Amino acid sequence: MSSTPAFKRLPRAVREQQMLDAAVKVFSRRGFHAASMDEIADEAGISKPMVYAYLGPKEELFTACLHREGTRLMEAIITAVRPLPVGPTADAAVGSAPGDVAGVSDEGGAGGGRTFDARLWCGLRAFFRFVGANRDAWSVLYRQARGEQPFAGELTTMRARIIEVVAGMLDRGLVAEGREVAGPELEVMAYALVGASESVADWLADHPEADPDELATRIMNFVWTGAGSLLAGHRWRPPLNH
Amino acid sequence: MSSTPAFKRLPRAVREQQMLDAAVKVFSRRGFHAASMDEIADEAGISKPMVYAYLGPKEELFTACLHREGTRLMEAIITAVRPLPVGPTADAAVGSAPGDVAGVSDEGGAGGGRTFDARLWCGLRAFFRFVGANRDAWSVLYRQARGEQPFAGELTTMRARIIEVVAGMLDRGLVAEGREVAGPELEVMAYALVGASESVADWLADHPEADPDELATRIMNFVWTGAGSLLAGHRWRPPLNH
Amino acid sequence: MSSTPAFKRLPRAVREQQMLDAAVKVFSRRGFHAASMDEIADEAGISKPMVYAYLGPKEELFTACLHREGTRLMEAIITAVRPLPVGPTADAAVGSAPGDVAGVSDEGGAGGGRTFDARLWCGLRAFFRFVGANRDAWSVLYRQARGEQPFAGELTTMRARIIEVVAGMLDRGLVAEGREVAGPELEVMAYALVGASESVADWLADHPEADPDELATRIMNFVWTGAGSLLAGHRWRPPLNH
Amino acid sequence: MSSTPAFKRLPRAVREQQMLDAAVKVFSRRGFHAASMDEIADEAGISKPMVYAYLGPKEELFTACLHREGTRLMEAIITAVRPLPVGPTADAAVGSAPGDVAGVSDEGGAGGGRTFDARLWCGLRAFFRFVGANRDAWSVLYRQARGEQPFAGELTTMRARIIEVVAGMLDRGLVAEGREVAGPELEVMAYALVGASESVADWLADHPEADPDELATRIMNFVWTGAGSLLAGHRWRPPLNH
DNA sequence: TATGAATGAGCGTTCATTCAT
DNA sequence: TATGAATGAACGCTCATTCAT
Repeated sequence: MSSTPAFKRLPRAVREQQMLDAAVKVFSRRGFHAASMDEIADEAGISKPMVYAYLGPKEELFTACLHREGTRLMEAIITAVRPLPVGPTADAAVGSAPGDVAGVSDEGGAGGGRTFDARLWCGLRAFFRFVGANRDAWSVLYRQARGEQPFAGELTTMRARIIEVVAGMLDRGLVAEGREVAGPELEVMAYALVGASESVADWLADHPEADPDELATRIMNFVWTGAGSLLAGHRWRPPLNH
Repeated sequence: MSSTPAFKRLPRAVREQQMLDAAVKVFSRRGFHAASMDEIADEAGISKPMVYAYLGPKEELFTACLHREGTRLMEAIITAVRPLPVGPTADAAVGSAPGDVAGVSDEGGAGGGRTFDARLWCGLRAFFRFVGANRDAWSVLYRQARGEQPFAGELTTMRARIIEVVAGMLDRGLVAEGREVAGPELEVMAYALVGASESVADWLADHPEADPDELATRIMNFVWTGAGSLLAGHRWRPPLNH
Repeated sequence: MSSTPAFKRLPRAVREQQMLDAAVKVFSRRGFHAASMDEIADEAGISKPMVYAYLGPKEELFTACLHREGTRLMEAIITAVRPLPVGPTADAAVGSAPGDVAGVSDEGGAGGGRTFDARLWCGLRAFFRFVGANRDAWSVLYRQARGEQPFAGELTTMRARIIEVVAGMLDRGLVAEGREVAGPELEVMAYALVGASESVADWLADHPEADPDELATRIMNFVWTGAGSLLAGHRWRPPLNH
Repeated sequence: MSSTPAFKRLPRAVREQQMLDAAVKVFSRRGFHAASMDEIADEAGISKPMVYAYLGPKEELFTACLHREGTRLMEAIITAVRPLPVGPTADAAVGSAPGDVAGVSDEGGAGGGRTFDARLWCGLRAFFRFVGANRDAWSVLYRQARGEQPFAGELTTMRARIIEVVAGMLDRGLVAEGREVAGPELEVMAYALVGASESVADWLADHPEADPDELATRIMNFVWTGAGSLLAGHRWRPPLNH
């Protein structure tokens, strides 16, 4: 029995969320194989047959977890990255750093008037915030799902969407600069950026005391400025009004 | 039975290597839990009791795999990164890119006369080459071990050593520049660099046709030059005589 | 499948008794180590996982058997030995033998008016009857549990309780006689008495045709009268109305 | 490896004794099933195939242990019980206790001039001394072999010989008295006597500090005098010159 | 809707025993 | 004589999954 009083006869939708919550917790704690359906049902405060009735066998259950948490993460990031929809004055103050490294404005595209680097930073920040607030979800997505072939596809798809978004952002940044880069090179850049972020996020999941926003800034500095420039003392700074 | 003719009565040392080879293959194929001792013994071309007699129960066997492959990887990298021991003329031509981005020479330190960025690039190249040539090992180290708590420690230790090496390199690079950076910031940089490399390496493991050396260069470009400068058209180029 | 029709979906309490019955049978037949959980489940007419679900792993199962049978045996004896609760006339005829050997009355103590030797004999009789009627239980308690260290404690405890009861009886007998005996000597006497009974009981377990009541009388004769007096032709005789 | 330096190439007979020593130790420590041939070979300081070559498979090895230790015990007892071979004066002083309970002389039979009770006591004393000095052997004989059906026969045979000896002694005692007792009754008496002794011996095996000779006297008192007479204050005392 | 009862199938581990040297 | 190398066979235990109520 979980802590919840477990009122009987809850509507299906509610029960399903309870189960998914429990499943994510247990999968993150044990890993896919070591997690037992018994423990999950127990954690959810219901009996095993209910789990099967609502969410199917173990693989489907895990997939459902992946789906829900993956979608949440993606939406958090995409929402944060989306160009501001409204008037150009709203974020006039959002600019790149004082002067060390120039931001790239992607104005004129579909988006609002934010500079490209500011949008990137917002995405990173949203990502780290999500991981900081949902460690279990991150653990399931990043640590557990990776090792299990049956879910590799699912994961790869989600990752591909992220890569695509990032690569798209980079591309539009280049276009705004009047420059062009070959697709594959862009893709590797995106991979590297995403990988760096994931790695630091994973570290964050084990260090609850760390500040997600600060990590976002540090990563941004590294990724945007580059090790070489960093060594030379250059710094990127987050926009002020965020 | 494996394809090997399986000559009977081999000495212990040989059989142990056979077993470890088989174990790495199977663990990478199935994951820790889904891998069965039967399949491993089968793949090694011997009976299960021998596996237990020589390498102990499943957890110890996995740990042994981790150890062997982790050590191989680490040695490959560290050897590549080590400053050249001999005469200064040997790598006179090893320089940073023509002019876009200046390399940082760590000459005068303990090491030989290679510039800092060249050494970093050598390390990356060694890393990607290893992953390209030992996909199974990489899969075990990076994808499987991560999800299983019992081995998190082992992994974290190895990772920490890499991070330390990288952070050390960065630090010496900074010192050579006459600059100084706080420890934590250095650490996050190292994390990001390692994470980016791992992520791309993982992609490499699924794309056998990719060229490790080229990936190393791309990562180096990204990591060294930074996304911002990259967008501005700056490029880092590998030294010639490698 | 056992001979029982094995109605499905029995309540837990019933199934547990079935399992214990089967376990006692198999343990007695094979011994602790040689008994397999498969055979036990089979004998009980259910599947192995049920055994584990209800009664735990092998050691716990064996302990449960020990507990149940030990308790049954102890209760049989203690009930039989307990002084009659009611009127003194009830067993007026219960006396020791005609005259050969005087019985010792423990009247005036807490108990009813039975003589001490009569109570001892009742205990012995109950013991032999139990063994005669539950050979498997006896085998488990006496032959199997003894050799296995993990259960030595359990057994020793039960045995100690018996010894204590017997020693207490002897002691009260002595007190009634106005005599006193040192504790250790009493204890060895109790050990000897219990040991002699166990030994004969074990013989009984292998000779189903023997009459428990007769054995009780013989043992009583030996133990009460002593070899020396027996050789001299003295006899103890059971009270009539039992 | 055992503590012995294990000089190679020992003659077969010596090696066999080493093995049996080791086997008895391990069987007593673990029980028949839990003892592994590996541990036995290890304890003996030789390799497993040697054990098989010399003493056969596990069951035969255990039987050999049983045989050796059983024979030792039997010989110790029988030697002690054997009527003194020579002149009647030798043990003139060997008499029964001062006067409480009369000893029964079996003079005139095949034996020397010892009284019957003295011989019984000598046997008991030899028995307890053996158990006190060979706890492992006792454990194997009494605790381990009993539970394992394959050896029940072996054990029963040995026990039968003891019973026979004891019953024979009792019988000769009766004959000397001019009395006669039915076979079955005699047998039960012998069983009881042997059982009482075994039980106390088992207690002795767990209490190394106890004095075997004292235990023998106590048992003798109980068995000879009987509980009833004991309660009445009668005592049997060992002859003086032993 | 909700669950206690039940199981097929499989895995990790061990051990007595033998072969080849 | 003596042993390292090797295995067939079994056993304890667990788990995902389903049935009957």
